[in-house]
Parts: sequence; C-alpha cells; structure tokens
Amino acid sequence: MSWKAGHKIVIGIKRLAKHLNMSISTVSRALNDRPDSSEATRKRVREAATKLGYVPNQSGRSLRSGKMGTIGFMMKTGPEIIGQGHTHFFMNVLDGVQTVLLRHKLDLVALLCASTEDADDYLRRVVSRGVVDGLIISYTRRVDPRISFLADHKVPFVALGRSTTDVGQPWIDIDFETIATESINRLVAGGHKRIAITLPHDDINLGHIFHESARNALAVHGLKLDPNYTYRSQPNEAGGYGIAQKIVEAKDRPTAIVLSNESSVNGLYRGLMEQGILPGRDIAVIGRDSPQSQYLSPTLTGFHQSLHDLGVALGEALLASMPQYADAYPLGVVRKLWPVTLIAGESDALTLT
Amino acid sequence: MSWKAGHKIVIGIKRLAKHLNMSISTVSRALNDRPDSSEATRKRVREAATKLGYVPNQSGRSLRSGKMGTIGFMMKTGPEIIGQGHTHFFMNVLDGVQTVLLRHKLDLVALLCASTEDADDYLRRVVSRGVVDGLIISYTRRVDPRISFLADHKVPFVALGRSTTDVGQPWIDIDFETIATESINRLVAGGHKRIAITLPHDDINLGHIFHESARNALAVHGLKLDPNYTYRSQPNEAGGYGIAQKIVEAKDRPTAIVLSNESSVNGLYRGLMEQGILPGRDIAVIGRDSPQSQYLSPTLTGFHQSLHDLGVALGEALLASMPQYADAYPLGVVRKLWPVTLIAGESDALTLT
DNA sequence: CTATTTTCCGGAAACGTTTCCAATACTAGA
DNA sequence: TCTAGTATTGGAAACGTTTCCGGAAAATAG
Repeated sequence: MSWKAGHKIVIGIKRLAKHLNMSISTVSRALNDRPDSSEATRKRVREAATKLGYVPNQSGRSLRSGKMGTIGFMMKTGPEIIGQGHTHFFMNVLDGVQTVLLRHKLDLVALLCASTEDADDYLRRVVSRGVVDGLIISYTRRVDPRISFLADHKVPFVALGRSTTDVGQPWIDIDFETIATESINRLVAGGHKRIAITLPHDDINLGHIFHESARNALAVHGLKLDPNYTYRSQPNEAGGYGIAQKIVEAKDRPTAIVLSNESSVNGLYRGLMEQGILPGRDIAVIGRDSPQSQYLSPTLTGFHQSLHDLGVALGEALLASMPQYADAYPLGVVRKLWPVTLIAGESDALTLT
Repeated sequence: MSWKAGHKIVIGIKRLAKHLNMSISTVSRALNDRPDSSEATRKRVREAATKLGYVPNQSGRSLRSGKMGTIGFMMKTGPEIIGQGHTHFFMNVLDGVQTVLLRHKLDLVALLCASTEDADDYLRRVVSRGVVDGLIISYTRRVDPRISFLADHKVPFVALGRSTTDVGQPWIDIDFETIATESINRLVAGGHKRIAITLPHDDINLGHIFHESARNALAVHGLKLDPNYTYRSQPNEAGGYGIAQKIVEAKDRPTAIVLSNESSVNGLYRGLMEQGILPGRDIAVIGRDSPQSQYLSPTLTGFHQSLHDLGVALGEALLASMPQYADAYPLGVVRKLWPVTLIAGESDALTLT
C-alpha cells in the first residue's frame, strides 16, 4: 500500500447541525455551554459530536473571535546554547508553562531563533501575523526592543528576566542578588578575600545585576571586586574551561570563585583538576545546580531553583495579564524574583584561617 | 505608565484596498504574486502594504485555504527525559528542522507531551483541530497507533524512528545496526567474549533493533548474547549508575559493554569508578557521543551523529511528502538510516589477550 | 479599422464559526 | 383562559481572506 498525503474528510458544524435537525446556532451554543441552551440539547449535541467525530475548526473560530488559543515561548537556539545546560533550563521551564496552559486548552508554541537580530524580526512576524495570543520572552537583554514593541502592539507578554526597558510589563527573574550576596557572604565568612566571579555577555541584563550585587556584598565587608577576577565567559563547558586557564595563569590566584551560570562548572572543574587544583581543597567554588553538576566530585555547593514551578509561575503571570483569564488569576502585574536555595556541597569547604 | 493588554489596531486587506482605490481581489492577487496581476499594481500594493504595516490575517487565510502554515514536532517531556541528554538531542534536531521550514515561511511548533497516552490524545486533538499542516513524531514505539491515526487522517508526517506499524510512511532513524555491529566487531577483535549491552524500555522500537543487531553480530563470531548481560535502563544518569551496580554484582563480570543511548554513560562511569573499575583499563565501554560525554576521562569511544543535519533531513522528508512542496523536494518517500561515525577514545582501549 | 486575443480588474461567493436579534414555545400567576 | 414572563430556538450577519467568473481595457493580428 502506497502512502499518500491527501485531504482529510472533516465534518463541520453545518453537517453536525443537519444531522441533528437543528440550526447551526443552536448547535454552536450547545457546544460552548452557553447559558441560553437547554441541558437536553447540550447532551444530544455532545453525543452526536463525539459520535461523528466533530472538532471545531480553529481557523473559523479564530477568525470570528480574534483569538488563536496559542501562547508563544520565545527562546534562543544556536551553537552556544544548544547542547549545554541551558537546554535543560528551558525544557523544564517549558514543561511548567505547558501544564498551566493545558488547563485552559491553550497550545504552547516554542519559537526558536538563532540570533538576537533574528529574534526581533521573528517577533515582528509572529505578532503581526497574530500567531499567538500571548508571549513569554526569555534571554531578556539590558535594553530590549522586543519589550517596547510588544507593549506598542498591545500583546500580552511576560519577560523571563528583567530589563532596563520598562513599560511596566510583568516579569519573573532568578534571584541573582541572593545568589551573589549569599555566595560572597559565605566565602568571606570562610576567610576569603580574593574572590572571583563570572559574568555573561555584556548585553544580557543578568550580568549587570550579578556584577552589582557581588560588588555591594563585598563592599559590606570592606572588600573590593577586583576587575582582574571578573571573568567574562560563554555559559558552557568551554567557557568554564577557559576560566580555569585564566585562574591558573593569574599571578595572585583567586582563592574562591562564584559562577553566575549553571553550565560552565563542569568545564571549570576539568580545567582546574588537569592542573592539580582541586575544588574545595585548593579553591572554593560556588555555582548553580543543574543535572550536569549533580555528579561532580567533589560535590558542588550551588544554588538550586525549581524550574518547573518557575514555568508554572510564568504561565500564570501571563494569563493574569490577559483580559480573558485575568479573573482566574488575580495576580496583578507579576514582578517577582524567583527564590533560590543553597545546596551545600564540598566545593566551597575550603576555609582560609 | 501602567501596562495594560488591550486590542491591537490591525489593518485588513479591506482598508488597504480602499486606501489604494482598488478592489480587494486585486490587492489580494498583487500580494500573492498571482500571474493575473500587473507588475505596476504589485509594486503599488507592496509599497502601501509596508507603509500601512499590513500583514495578512492568518485565520482568514487559513479558513479560506485550509492550510495553517505550521508544522508540529511532537516530543516527550517529563522527569525521565528532562534534564538528560535527550534534551540536547531534540534541541539540535529541532534547530535543523527549523532551518528548513523557515525557507518556506512555515512555523515550527513543539508539541510537548508527558506520557505516551497523553501523546495519542494530544495528537488527536492537534490533528482534528487542524493546528498543523504536517507533523514529525519522535519516540516511535514498536507498535505506534499514532502512525495509523495520522495515515487515516491523511496528515503528512515523518517518523523519527522506525516502527512495525507500517503504512508506508517516511521515516528517518539513527543507524543502530551499525552502532551495535561495529561495536561488537571492535570488541570481539579486542578479544572480548563477555559483552554486555543496554536497552531502553521494551516499548521503544530501537531497543528491538539494537538487540537483534547485537545478537546477529555476536553470532557471526560464534558468540551468544548472554541475557544476564542485557541490561534494561532508563536513558539517563541514574540508569547508567544502576547498570554499574549490576556489573559490579555480576559473578562473571562482563569485560565490555555497549550503550544504546547517549545519556547514561556519565552515570555508568561514576558508578564504575566508585568501585575502582576504570573504563578502558578494567572494562571496555563503547557509547554514544554527546556534549555530556565529551569531557569524560578516560575519553569515551562512541558513535557520533550530526543532529542538526538529521533535523534538516527530517524537515525535507516532511516537505517532500506534502503536495504543495513536493516539487521542491523530489525525494519520494524518505526511509533512511542516519549515518553514525565512530570516534575512538580511550574507553575501549582494553584488549584481552 | 475591425476582429481577436491577451491582460488585468471588480463583484461576489465561499471557508466555519460565533453572536446578535427576533421569534417561538413553554411556564406560572392571576 | 389570558397575560406576562422566561427559556429556548432559527435566521442572518460578520470575521478576513482567496478564488472563480464575467467583463473591460489594452494589445496584437488581419
């Protein structure tokens, strides 16, 4: 038997109505549980619908109602993201978002784009075509034109990450302040003075927040953040390895390091251990929890966040900002730091006396 | 300024036509580059369209044409997948698919579903609602009702993975035969006789293929596959760790092991090394390449496949099966084993004399 | 200059649904 | 029994687009 794609035979509300000897409008009302529709007809219609395998045509419905029943999640792809810890991050968050949307029969669309320029363009297309009723954007930049664009076009959206571009939009962001501050406090309490941090590309807003927080936390203890100990790196294995090199080469080697991302710690470990530098013995390391880091030895002291729940929160924040769903989620404009918890391991056990 | 989601002011073809003093049909033809439309009008219309910021309404268009401009990629989520090597696999493949679809202004929709039962249900909904014009399904099962369902409903689709459910559908699958056969040959050449393999859940078809291939390869050398050395495991870190336990406990410990998935090797390494068993010295390990495995020590001997290109191939295979695009991709019904290449490392260096 | 073809255009129907509005059928109160 | 009210129904318009079809204008041929 040869396989061939052709036209499917679909049954519309028209045929359903004819089959039931009812008018189209009655059937429509019954299907949508409108108040002005009797329980008896509802039952009859429902039964006939399942028997005949009727499913409403989304295009017709959208055309009439102006709603698509679709939520977009905009995320990055590309070599520097793919295959690293970030995929884990996003898959978990997506999963959480999905669970919320399913409750309202909304579909989740993952919008993958390679570069930031792509992103802006792609967004424009998606929005103008009216493909989605709402959006979640990630990889929020320090100045992010997407935010003003979406606000201009009155598209409900939530940002995963803060931005200096502020139109009063809802956002949820990892609590980098706590990560930076607690890490520093912990290390300073352990006697460390030469503390290094890693930062992402300058464009990403979290870098600034992390930078600032670390600086402040150190200042509280009368310490300064040494620019030489402020490493820029890709958030991946190679980036971590590169940092290890820099640490090794430093003349006054830092005694501790705090990582702002979850993806570089494996590379850092590898790079350090190749030089005989053991985390937790020769240098204190505080990082962020991820499946990759879970089986490191010595075990990693790192911050954990529940990503699935973060996704759920994002979904709810988005629905809260959509007129149709606002009643079900009376959250107002959500602007929330997502809590992190420290999981103590061996990697920062080193204390200087 | 308070942020509030409202209605966007959109301009339709009607207003565009009025603004141009043309009829709707003329404008439509011009926009779609229909042959019966003069170059002059096309130009005028295009200019006005961009000036007024007109973008066609997808619902209207779909309603009329019956096409959605959307391709679905069905994939699994859930604890046993998420946070493991599989996310890397899928993100890469998705990225490849996306690049193909973009060429035709098709949107890629990732359909995430938690369980297999979910999957069947979800598929039914998605297809009936006409959300997608075509589909790529993954995690193909040995007997997969989705395949017959899609065939019945005449939805163009490609399966990532073979199935015994065969309606003549196109598929692309990793060449597990080669992985199993070459691994066995290599190990037998190294003098190994007690060779273990790992298999996924019985439902997944690749397990059967892998099993069969390994058995055959061994038979060629007059060896039999010992059921005691045939380990079932989750394709993740924990699964690998569990296998290590079993190996340790075995009375006649296997001297070599071949892994059918890319996600368990890290756990296997950890489990073995905790017991002082070093891959490449005390046991030969052949696995599959992934970013996770890239920095193992001793380095892994594993099979690599180019996932992005696999995604591209999937996208093209799908388009080839869609009447509208078949001309551009005269590939027929694609049924293709995706090539793998061996990357030799240290983990199978152990030879028995 | 007419006859014929070609090129381009406008009108109108159609896609499948929701919803407004008016009409009908019931129910209850007097 | 009549009336007022309520519960439910069918008809028809509308959403924005594409496409068929007949006709007008322009180009070509005789």
